[in-house]
Amino acid sequence: MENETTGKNFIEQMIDKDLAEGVYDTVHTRFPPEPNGYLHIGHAKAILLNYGIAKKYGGKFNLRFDDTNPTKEKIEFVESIKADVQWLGADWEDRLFFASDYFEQMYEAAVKLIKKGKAYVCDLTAEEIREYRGTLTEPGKDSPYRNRSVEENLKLFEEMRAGKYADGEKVLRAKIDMASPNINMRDPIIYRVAHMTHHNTGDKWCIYPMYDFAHPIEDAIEGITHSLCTLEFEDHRPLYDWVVRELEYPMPPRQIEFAKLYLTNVVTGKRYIKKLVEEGIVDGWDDPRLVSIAALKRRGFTPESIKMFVDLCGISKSQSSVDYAMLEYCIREDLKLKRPRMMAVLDPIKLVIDNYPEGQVEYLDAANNLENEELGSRKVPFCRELYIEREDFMEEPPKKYFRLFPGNEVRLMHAYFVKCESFVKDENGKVVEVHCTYDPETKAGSGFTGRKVKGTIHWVPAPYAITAQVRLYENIIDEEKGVYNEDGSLNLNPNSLTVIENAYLEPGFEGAKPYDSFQFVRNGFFCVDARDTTPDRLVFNRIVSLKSSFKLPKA
RNA sequence: AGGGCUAUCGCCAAACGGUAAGGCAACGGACUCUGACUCCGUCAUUUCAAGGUUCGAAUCCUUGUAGCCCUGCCA
Repeated sequence: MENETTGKNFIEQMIDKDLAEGVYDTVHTRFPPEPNGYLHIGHAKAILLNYGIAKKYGGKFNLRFDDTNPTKEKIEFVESIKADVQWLGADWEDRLFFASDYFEQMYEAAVKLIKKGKAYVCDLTAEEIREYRGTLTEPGKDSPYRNRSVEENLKLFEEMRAGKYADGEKVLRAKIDMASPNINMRDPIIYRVAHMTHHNTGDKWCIYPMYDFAHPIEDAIEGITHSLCTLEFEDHRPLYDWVVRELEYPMPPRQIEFAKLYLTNVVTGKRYIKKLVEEGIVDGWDDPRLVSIAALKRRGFTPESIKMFVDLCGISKSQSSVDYAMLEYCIREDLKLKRPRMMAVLDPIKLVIDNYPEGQVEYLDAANNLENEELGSRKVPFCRELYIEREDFMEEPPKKYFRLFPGNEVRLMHAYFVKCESFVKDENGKVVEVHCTYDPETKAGSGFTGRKVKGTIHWVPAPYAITAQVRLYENIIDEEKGVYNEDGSLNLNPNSLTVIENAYLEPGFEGAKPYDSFQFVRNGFFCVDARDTTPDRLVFNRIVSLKSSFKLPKA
């Protein structure tokens, strides 16, 4: 008998159990970002997890902005987050909500707690509250204001709302247990005074609910069944449960925690990304060296590849760091069949075909993708003078080098076999020109089987090639040393960005649009950059390299 | 009087008392109009450690060890 739970992650197993036991009869999830920054790859996991589960169980998925702290939030971030969630394909349909739209209900909920004797207004200062809270190993002690009467609390709380008190003067606290081993249960603050304009509610409120109080209410109001969040909120679950219980919601939501997604050798964490942006080390939140959603998009990652990546990573409760190679695998896997394979030469060296008539041009058929015929083909001009990649020629080849060297024959992709006859060096000993002869019999598609060559190299026709700027990105963090130095400072890789001003591309790129992705032969996947493209200049960002098992010996 | 959580291959991750899936990476080999792709093959006698229970343990018990989180009027 097959185990029905096999293949399901632990969250799905918990949901199955809830459904089977009739705890819930539907599944409703949400993604609740605070609009205080840009989303990154870690958020993609949460978005896709929540959306995926809702979809899998025929339930609903909400997008909700958890905007309960006006001091940190901006409308600018609301728009970017919406764009990113949409781009990832998580459809919230008509369920876009703001926690701030529930402020009235939250206020009523607080009043309800006060009336039940479960909340009180506290006059202690922030420092005093900290002292009274105790420490990790010592219990806290009761606030002197803990036993105010319901009437007094009601009056005070109303005055807080009316703006009678300055920021920090009074707070509303839940009355739970100052001796609890769980610090979150030591009479947590649930409302604070903040005279500040909120991006959504303006100046209507000067008191704002705290996350621990607001979040369960938001979930309950929206009918969320499974409130998925990250591991650091595990300690908050007793409080979450306390709130929904004391507020007597008929079908309280269940909080389930899962591990955050960490990636090796990249900067994750809003705090650090923010630092890089503010110090001008990167050129914005969408700098392709970052792993923000906007950056991954600009760099050319597809939503499908992100989805594949998140699926491959899996869901668990153990803190883990996924190998960056897994992300690269996903984009390669996604793009390899659906994007054209164009030829581009990043570091050119001239190749002259001595026996090819001067001035002659023929337009050769080149498949856009050899494995995907649906992508069709294009015509590439072929002539006497070409550019090839410098690394595709060696004067003295090491063993197992299959490309061009004196006397060796290779195939020019989509074209003919050429044999290297000689080469020219400049005064510094640098090879500047390679001379070959071609064999007309070996034209691509002619069915020639007379002999075989071990290597195939790419090229562009020198007179017709168009030039472009190509940017090669490396992880911004050094692979050897890790993300941070011992003193906590960021460990930046100075070679994280290489710009090639004059790369040569085969003709046909003129129509390329922002975010169009191509596979550049042997160089990996590239994408047209949206920010830097002007009519007379194309800028390509490398998404990821192709795997190559032949490495030139190091000098 | 600290509490909570987690430990399975280099990296993720299944396994839910019945004899260690899968993916990434790596390494062989075949194929090739990209040294890519594809295809074949190799890669945990053992699950943090030590005891115990059991016919049988990654799974249960005991005792340790390591890592992460918690003392915001942040989320």
